[in-house]
Amino acid sequence: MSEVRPTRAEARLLQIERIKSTSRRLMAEKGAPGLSLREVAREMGVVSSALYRYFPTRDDLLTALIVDGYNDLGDFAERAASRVPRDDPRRQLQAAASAIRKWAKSNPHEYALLYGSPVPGYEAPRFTVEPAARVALVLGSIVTDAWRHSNAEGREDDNGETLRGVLETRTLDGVMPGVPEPVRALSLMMWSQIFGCISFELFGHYKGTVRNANRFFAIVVDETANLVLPPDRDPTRGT
Amino acid sequence: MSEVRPTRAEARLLQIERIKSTSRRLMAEKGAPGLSLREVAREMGVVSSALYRYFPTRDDLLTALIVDGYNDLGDFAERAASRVPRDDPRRQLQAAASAIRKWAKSNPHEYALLYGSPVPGYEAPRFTVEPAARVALVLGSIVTDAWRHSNAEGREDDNGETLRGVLETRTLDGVMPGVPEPVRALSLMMWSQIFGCISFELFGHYKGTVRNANRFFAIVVDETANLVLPPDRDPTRGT
DNA sequence: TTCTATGAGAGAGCACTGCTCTCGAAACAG
DNA sequence: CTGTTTCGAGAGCAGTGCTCTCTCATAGAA
Repeated sequence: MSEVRPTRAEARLLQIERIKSTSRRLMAEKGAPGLSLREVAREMGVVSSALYRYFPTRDDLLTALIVDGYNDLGDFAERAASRVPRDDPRRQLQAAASAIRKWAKSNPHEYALLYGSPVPGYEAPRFTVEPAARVALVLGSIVTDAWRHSNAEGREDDNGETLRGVLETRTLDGVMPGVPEPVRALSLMMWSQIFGCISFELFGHYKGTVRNANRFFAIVVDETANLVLPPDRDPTRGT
Repeated sequence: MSEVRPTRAEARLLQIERIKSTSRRLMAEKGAPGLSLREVAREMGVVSSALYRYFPTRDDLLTALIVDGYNDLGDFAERAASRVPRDDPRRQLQAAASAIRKWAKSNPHEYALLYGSPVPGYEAPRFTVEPAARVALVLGSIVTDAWRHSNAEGREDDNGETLRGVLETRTLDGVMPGVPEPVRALSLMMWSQIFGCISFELFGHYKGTVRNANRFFAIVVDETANLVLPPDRDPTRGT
């Protein structure tokens, strides 16, 4: 019996996890901005001041939830993409994008916390950017792989040289090596397109114009895939 | 002197306007979620309960601000587009999109109120959808005009018939008459692309990947314009 | 094993919030 | 002039984030 009793450090981590999970539960019911420390404490059968032993401020708790959210979403998208054969980047993109959307619809309040308006005066701490980048990395890797396995050249049209200084080339060299600069730009465009669509759907802006959001989203992803994937070697497809 | 004294009804409208403007001012400083009725009242030299004569609840005040915001943004985009000759839809789209972005960057908190996460459990009332639609209408009209003045046919490719039931055709018949269904879908895609980009920029998601947001945005708009505008009659441009 | 420093929860309290109610005075309509 | 409506003031309620102090169990050093 003395073996199962957790040490102090273990108990601390366990309590932190309990706080986060009941916070997530309450957030799912009432939304992130309405999350109340006192209610979390009440729900845990503990007094509110006790929570300050673990999170010095409400924002810190929210930050922890944000980091978890990014990681959860990143995992989910990663797994979805990995279930599709690597030689079909189009389907990989579809799978990743659908996974993102599915996650968003299953955790709307958490999604809003990640991709909705940031809290006023809330500056995302340094350590949130790495987990935040994971989803983007999934999309970027698919595009990068597709270009690596193709010997196509990038489009030689308008934005060939006009892209100088537009992107953070140093970062993108590490994330999307060997991908032509215009394709990188289009990939970032795809990234914001996917999240723009999901946000519009979730936040109600499509009401009255889009009837079948499932199929609309699939069309959008397919259309942006045309922009970022290397020209198909199958001659039945155009440009 | 008795002439300049406003009647009761006038005074009421004036007071409503004063409440909204000081709310906007405070919101610009501290953000929408942090907007406090009591602080508004304090700022106006009035006791907080007095405000409830004009707005029965905080959400009602926010709704009024939202409606004003949509109208303001709609006006702004409309005027920007109308300053460009109608025979240049590409530049019209650029102008409208740039105006939207400019407005967003000048009124970030108001933008977040319109396009960020909706307040928890806050359902946008009926009368907000019409002002909300105005911006979309500006973009839609440009595309519609472009197709009207061109005798091009819509692309005859994949999403020719697969679009049945995806969009709210009844609404779009009124808003984008005579435009092929795939182009309508692509226009909605452009719509969310533009706002997706702006939100990503404003909410900090581009940090580390996009260096020159101005030029990146211009490229994105140009790229989506390629999708929605009828094929150029200029034979130097391909399909 | 004993002693002590540490970590954890309880509880009171502060300043703030949205919102309700009542009351008196002013402005309006008849 | 009279009665009704409208407005602002003020007190008050329940809730919030957060701080501070007190108590107590316990983990680690002696």
